[in-house]
Amino acid sequence: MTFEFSGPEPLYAQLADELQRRIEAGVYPVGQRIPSEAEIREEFGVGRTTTRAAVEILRGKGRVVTAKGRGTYVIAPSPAE
Amino acid sequence: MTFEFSGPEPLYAQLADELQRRIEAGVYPVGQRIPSEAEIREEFGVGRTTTRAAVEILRGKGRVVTAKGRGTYVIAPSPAE
Amino acid sequence: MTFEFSGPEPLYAQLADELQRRIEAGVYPVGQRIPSEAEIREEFGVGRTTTRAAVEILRGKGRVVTAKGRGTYVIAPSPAE
Amino acid sequence: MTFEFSGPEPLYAQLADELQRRIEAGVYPVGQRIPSEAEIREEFGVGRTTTRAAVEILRGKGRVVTAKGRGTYVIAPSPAE
DNA sequence: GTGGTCTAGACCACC
DNA sequence: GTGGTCTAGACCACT
Repeated sequence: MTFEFSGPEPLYAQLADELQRRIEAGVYPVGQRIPSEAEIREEFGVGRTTTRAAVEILRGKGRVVTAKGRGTYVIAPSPAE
Repeated sequence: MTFEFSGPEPLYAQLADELQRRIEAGVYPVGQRIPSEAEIREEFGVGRTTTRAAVEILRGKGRVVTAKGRGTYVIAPSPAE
Repeated sequence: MTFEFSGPEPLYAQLADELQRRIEAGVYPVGQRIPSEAEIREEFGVGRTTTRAAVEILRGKGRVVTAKGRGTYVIAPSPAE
Repeated sequence: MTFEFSGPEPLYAQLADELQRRIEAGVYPVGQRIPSEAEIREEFGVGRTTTRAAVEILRGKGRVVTAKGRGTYVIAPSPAE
């Protein structure tokens, strides 16, 4: 993996950016699940709070929806507007 | 079928509500069997645990009784008094 | 799939033979899970009793071990003897 | 560690037995915290549900009390009398 | 970073 | 072929 944290931006924001980049790139395809919180934590070496804050940003942007007990899924940017 | 899961309420609770609605509406008549857990799973697209949790709620409310190997039956609100 | 039931041998015995063939052929590798009862039922179009009887034969032959809630796994023929 | 799961007893029951054995042996001393659920999962290689079911048994037996966000603690067999 | 809740799906006992 | 039990693992609330 080539991603590295850097600069003054908060970790959770950098992480959110990286996750969104992967969504745009199709690494996490629309309709599919993104890695679980535990997997994200392991891959990026971050804590749970950071992970959740990053995912929360994507949720706020409408890029993912989260289903308790099942996972967080990528959705289309703005289906009908 | 017009039912859809939505909102933050757990799936099993929404499913229990829907099943109860059908009992009140007579879709599942008193004295009759409600669909098997396998049929509920298929119709609503949920897992076994969710199905059982929903039926368990109706059991707790005294709206159904379940007989191992035979099925789950609708009973009257105040059975015998 | 090319498998077909035929002849006077009981279904569950034919099914056990086919499953064992697949184990020998490495279709179900040692240490891996064989298909679930539901998957076997669907693929071969048989009932649960037939499925369970077939798997029970493999268990008796020591070709698989079954772990409740997790699945049935292929084990080595006779590790130490 | 020498502990191994074996036999037909459910994993969670075997795990509860092992944990209780360690409490009796003083490995987990009275008044101290037992390993977190994550640590138990890692050591015994089981899932979250199995871990929680095992600890729940000890809770039911009154051998431990659990404090949300802090951990699970060993208490004396007859706490205060 | 802990325990809490919820979901999916495996095999089992019984009718 | 029904409901019963057990296991794994997801996200959540809180310390």
